[in-house]
Amino acid sequence: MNTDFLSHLNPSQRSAVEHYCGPMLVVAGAGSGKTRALTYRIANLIRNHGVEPENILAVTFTNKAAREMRERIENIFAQELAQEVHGQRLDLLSEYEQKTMRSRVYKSTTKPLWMGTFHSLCGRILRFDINKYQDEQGRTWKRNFSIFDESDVQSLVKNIVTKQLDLDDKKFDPRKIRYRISNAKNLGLSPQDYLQEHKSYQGRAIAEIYNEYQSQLAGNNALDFDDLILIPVRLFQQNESILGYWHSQFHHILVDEYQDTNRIQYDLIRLLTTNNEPNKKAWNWQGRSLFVVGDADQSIYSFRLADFTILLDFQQDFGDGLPDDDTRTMIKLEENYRSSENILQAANSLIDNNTQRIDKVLKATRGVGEYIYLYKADEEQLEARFVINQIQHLIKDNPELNWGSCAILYRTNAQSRPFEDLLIQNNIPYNIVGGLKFYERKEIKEALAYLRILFNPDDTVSLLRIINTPRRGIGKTTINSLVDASQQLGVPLWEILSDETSASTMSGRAAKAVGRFVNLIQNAQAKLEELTAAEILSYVMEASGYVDTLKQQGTDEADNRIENIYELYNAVMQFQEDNEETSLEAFLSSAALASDLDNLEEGEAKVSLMTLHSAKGLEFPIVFLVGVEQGLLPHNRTINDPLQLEEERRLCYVGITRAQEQLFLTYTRERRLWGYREPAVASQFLGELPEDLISSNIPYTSYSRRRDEVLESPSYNNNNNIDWAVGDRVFHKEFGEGEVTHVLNSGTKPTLGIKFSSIKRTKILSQNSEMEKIE
DNA sequence: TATGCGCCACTTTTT
DNA sequence: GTGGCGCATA
Repeated sequence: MNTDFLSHLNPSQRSAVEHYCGPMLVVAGAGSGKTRALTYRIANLIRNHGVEPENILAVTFTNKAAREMRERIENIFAQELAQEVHGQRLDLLSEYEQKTMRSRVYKSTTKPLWMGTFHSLCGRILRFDINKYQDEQGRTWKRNFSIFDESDVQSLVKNIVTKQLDLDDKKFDPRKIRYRISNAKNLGLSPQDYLQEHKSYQGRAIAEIYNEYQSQLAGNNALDFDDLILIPVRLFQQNESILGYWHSQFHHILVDEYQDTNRIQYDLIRLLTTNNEPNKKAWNWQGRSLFVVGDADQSIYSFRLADFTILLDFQQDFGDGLPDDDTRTMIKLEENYRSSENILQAANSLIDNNTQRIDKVLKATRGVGEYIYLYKADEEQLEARFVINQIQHLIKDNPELNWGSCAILYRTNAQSRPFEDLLIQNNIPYNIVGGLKFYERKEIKEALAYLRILFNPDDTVSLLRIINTPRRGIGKTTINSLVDASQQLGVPLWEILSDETSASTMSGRAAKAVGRFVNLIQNAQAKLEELTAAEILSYVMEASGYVDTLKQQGTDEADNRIENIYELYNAVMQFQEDNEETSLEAFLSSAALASDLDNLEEGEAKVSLMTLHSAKGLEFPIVFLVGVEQGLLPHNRTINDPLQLEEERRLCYVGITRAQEQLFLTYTRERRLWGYREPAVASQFLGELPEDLISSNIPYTSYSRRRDEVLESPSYNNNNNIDWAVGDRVFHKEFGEGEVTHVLNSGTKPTLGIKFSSIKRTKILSQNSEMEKIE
């Protein structure tokens, strides 16, 4: 049995990876190699325990994480296959041979793995079994269901509140109601359950809205994100044999970011693991495991009901429940391989202020590193200017860095604007995550609406979106009478449209227009079997006149839309290639769950901009954590709630621990909010960082001294021509003689680690006039 | 039926 | 400061 690929793991990682059967909790601090533990463990199960890939269920937090893990596993096996087949390292083979190796591994090993987010995996399960589900009110769904995105769902709720139930949308804010419904689903509550728990006037109204909302989803044969998880759980609870099937499908279950699971996700995992057997002693772990990885200090999703006590309870729920020193069902990974010691110390000392946590200290394995730089800007434009300048200079002076080494992290999406503006002005390539997402653009939503009704004609929301787009003479009056008819008959709108007798109820002109539209859709539907998803898209975009109409407009905006349609086409092609899967169904499922993060390509030389939430799980050599102010981080809405404040602190902790080499923290004196200038105050979290790790002595500063000064080349410190080397002797005015132990050259001024005999320890100092080199 | 204007809420974080 | 929505108007 070959275990070479395990040789570069540390002992704790290795015991995590080699864990075979039974429950296991891996408490993995930031940067401690948890993704590596997960991927290697999967490889090890397949390779050394003969587990079939299709019997492994691995839950990741994002699609991107799933894709990366898949790639890593593919690599491990492709390497091996190359040795086996060619007796050579993979990278020494021709490009064609490398591709062949990878493709073979993909088919045999990584494709059959059940790996993805809770939502995508549950979506897959429902494509098999949703037709066997019926809710308490008898609502049912078919296997070609649509997945509604947040904006579809918002307008549904709004419509119910204002139009159907005629409630005051001031008192019943559709956004808040939608949030309540989502929360209810994440707790596993049906409309009836919700009513049981909320008997007030408001509670009854919300239960009614929720109930109507479910009916409309069912009427559209559609689900929202939360249903994707709720429905499998309900189905498993109500149908023993279906649960039994999936329980025996998944022998080994792995969950990443376990601290951010919520109640319903926990229920799902518990059901699949235990086959709904309540008696812990009766669980059969033979050939089976539950392996979860997480870090309570990085729990940052309580707003979507993530509950890190689920992680804290793992030992009682599934494990042996023994104290930390004796347990055989928990492993701690505390060695950090990511960040310099200064950064880790800052992170440790910040998170120590939280009361809700297991005590854990990240141990550094890398050098001390540089100071953490703290910068106060006059206002947000200058904050951005500072950051962009630092980036430019860092890249210029350090050949090992490129634009992709740098990330700008912030609390709210709205903070990205000034950074983007300057990046564009300076021709710096960048990638922004969040904001207006590709799949939320009007033309993309419309193109997808066409595809969705081909696959699921009951999807009336999509149907209405495009029934008269581009304009084809089906006006409001016509639509209204058709919708009325469908509601009276309790039949999907499409059935009314496509029913020949309904033509007689319309005016001749309207009937003709509707007839042409129905033909268009039916012709496309007839091609579903023979054409690939990409071909269908281009067929529909042409046959409907969608692209032609845009072309005729000739405006920049229209051109832009056409480009986006082509980009969508490319995305479909890419999807088909990556997944060796050309069905429309597969593409639609993936598009509905695609997130902006998925576009973030690793290895691209672009500056990354994103929120702290999006940055979870990522790492960058240089990190700028910006807007570290009271009101932003911690956010205004959390300041009065101690528990929420602790979550903000964890968020800050996540931000700090993304940095490998260098961390910059910035805040402003004054910030523009809704057009008003407001004074800003430094975040309370800054006061919780050890002062001796932080320097305001910024490497490149000359440009920002005066507000109106234009961006220009920096003035370099003339004192930087000393070549420092480890072992040099130093005389320092305060500490006396010492020896240089570390030299770090990423700024203009070297940062030195110096061991002073007077104080018997190493101090980290930026080179300054206080010190002299002794020749 | 299409356009244009004015009002409002918007900024917590996301699968 | 701005985008979406609803209403009024041609």
